[in-house]
Order: sequence, then C-alpha cells, then structure tokens
Amino acid sequence: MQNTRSDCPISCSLDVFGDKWSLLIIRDVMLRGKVSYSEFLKSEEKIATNILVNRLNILEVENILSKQVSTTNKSKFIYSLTQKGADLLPIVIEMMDWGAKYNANCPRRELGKKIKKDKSAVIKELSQALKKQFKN
Amino acid sequence: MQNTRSDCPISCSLDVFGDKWSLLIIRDVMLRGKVSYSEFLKSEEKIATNILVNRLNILEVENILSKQVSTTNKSKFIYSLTQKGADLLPIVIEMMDWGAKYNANCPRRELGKKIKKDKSAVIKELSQALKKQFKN
DNA sequence: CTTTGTTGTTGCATTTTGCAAGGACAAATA
DNA sequence: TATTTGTCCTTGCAAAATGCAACAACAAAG
Repeated sequence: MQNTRSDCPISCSLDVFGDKWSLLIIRDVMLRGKVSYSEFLKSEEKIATNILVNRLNILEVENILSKQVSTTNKSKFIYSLTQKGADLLPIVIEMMDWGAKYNANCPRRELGKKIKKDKSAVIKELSQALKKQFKN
Repeated sequence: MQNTRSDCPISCSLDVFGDKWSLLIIRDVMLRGKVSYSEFLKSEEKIATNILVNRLNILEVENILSKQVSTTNKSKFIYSLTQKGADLLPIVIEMMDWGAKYNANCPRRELGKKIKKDKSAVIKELSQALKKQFKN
C-alpha cells in the first residue's frame, strides 16, 4: 500500500478492501470453497471480468490471496487465503450478521443461524478450519 | 436499499457502506465524538464536500445516522447513530484490529491496545456507552 | 450591517466501473 | 494432427463516481 490516506487503521483497511467487490471474493474463498477465476465469475453478484482480474491482482499484491498454478491444469490458477487473508474472517462474519439483522430479504441460512446463536464460537471454529489451508 | 445485487447479507452490507468513505464517517461519530458536517470535514483523510454530503444523505436514508437541527444554532445539523448504526461497532472494531495488525505505519493507540488485549470487552463497553446516545 | 460559521451546490477534469467482445494458451477430443 | 473447450485476461467505449475549486444560502455574532 502506497497511497494511504492516513495512519488510522480503519482508513488503511478501507484503502485495501473498501469497495463493493473485494470482500465478496474473500467470502467466496473463505466460506464457499471457491478457488478459481471461473468459480468467482459464477457468483450471483455477477462481477465483471475486468473488475475480477483487477481485484485478484490487488488482493495478491496485498498478500491477502496467494496464487498458484493448478497441478491438474497448467493454465488454471488456484487462489487461497494467506494468514492475513484468513484474519479477515471476523470482519466478514460481523458483516454477515449485521446484513442479516437489517435486511428482511437476507434469510439466515445455516451459517447465519449459527452466528446468531454463538458468533464467537463460529469464528473460532472457522478460523481453525482455515488454518489448514494457508499457502505462503 | 433498492438495487441489491443478491440476497447475501455480506453483499447487502457492502451495497450500503462498501466504499472508502462511509465507515470513516461512522468512525468519526462512533469513536471520536464528531457530530457535524464541519467536524467530519476536518478529518485527516480530507473527504471532499460533495462526497461528504452524498454519504451523509445515504447514511440517513439507510437509517444509520439520524439528523437533527442543533438547539444552539438553527443552521447547524447534529448527526447521531441509530441502533442500526451503533450495531456497526463490531465491524469497525474488527477493521481497526486488522488494520493495526498488518500496517506498520498504524500505531496502536489507547483504544488499539485495549482491543489487542481484550476485543470483546471493548465492544461490550463501547456499545453500552453508545446506547445512551441513540436518536430515533 | 458586515463578518464569520455552517451546510450545502455547481462545474469540470480525472478516475473507476460496467458491459461486450475477443485473444492467448493449455487440455481434451475427434 | 486438427478442432473444440475451458480458463484467464485484455481492450474499447459509454456511464458513473470521485476530486477539486469556487460559490451560494442562511443564521449567528460582533
């Protein structure tokens, strides 16, 4: 990060992922097991290809996602979370909880109900699971 | 919110405050006791006046901020958090913690150190304090 | 009755986004 | 070997958002 607006940690966080798309990619990797460009493209929010490439590059440069060539297909890349990326979990969970609480059209599904019941347990559980998947 | 991209709560949250500025205004109200247009303008990130007006309007329409005429100055507006706005506290705290952890140029000040020591205690404490300030 | 403070608006250049089309390359298939 | 399919990424262009500077409306203060 070069052009930071201030030394406020909230501002610095927003400098990196303060847009409408970055955290949706993180969500896909973190909670939906998606790992590739084509899988991200299929998400219901319909991200444009140029935006997707741009965000993947930023997230890689920021060391939030790690990019590796697929072992089964040399023209395919596999994205995975770094420790830094996995540490975004609490933010994602809190946003999920807030969004579900204040949007009637956002039904709580399995994970949403777990969060409502015991948020910190969900975070602890999922962060354990994510630890096994770090690359770099 | 009309043009939601999907019924995912994370996506719906980002539809509302997924940009580089909205949460900085929230931060100013929530953690720095700022309440007015002119105070928001003074923040170190130097938000432009048209962006500030636009975001204040959105946050008011979304019922995150409440706007009231100042009792001492009829041409001045006082912004305060609603319950919905105060419920953004965990997100703000988590972003603060993540930003401080991964930015060497973001020194943890008093609040940052408290968060590192016992995050949930800070959230509980601050949400109690915010409850006393709700409008509408 | 002029000055100051506060909350905006407007115009315009720059940047970012959205959308459609297509290109490069490897793997799979005929 | 030739063709098709899948994957990742680029390009061009219109639309929208942002940044910046100037200014307008209005009330309070002196």
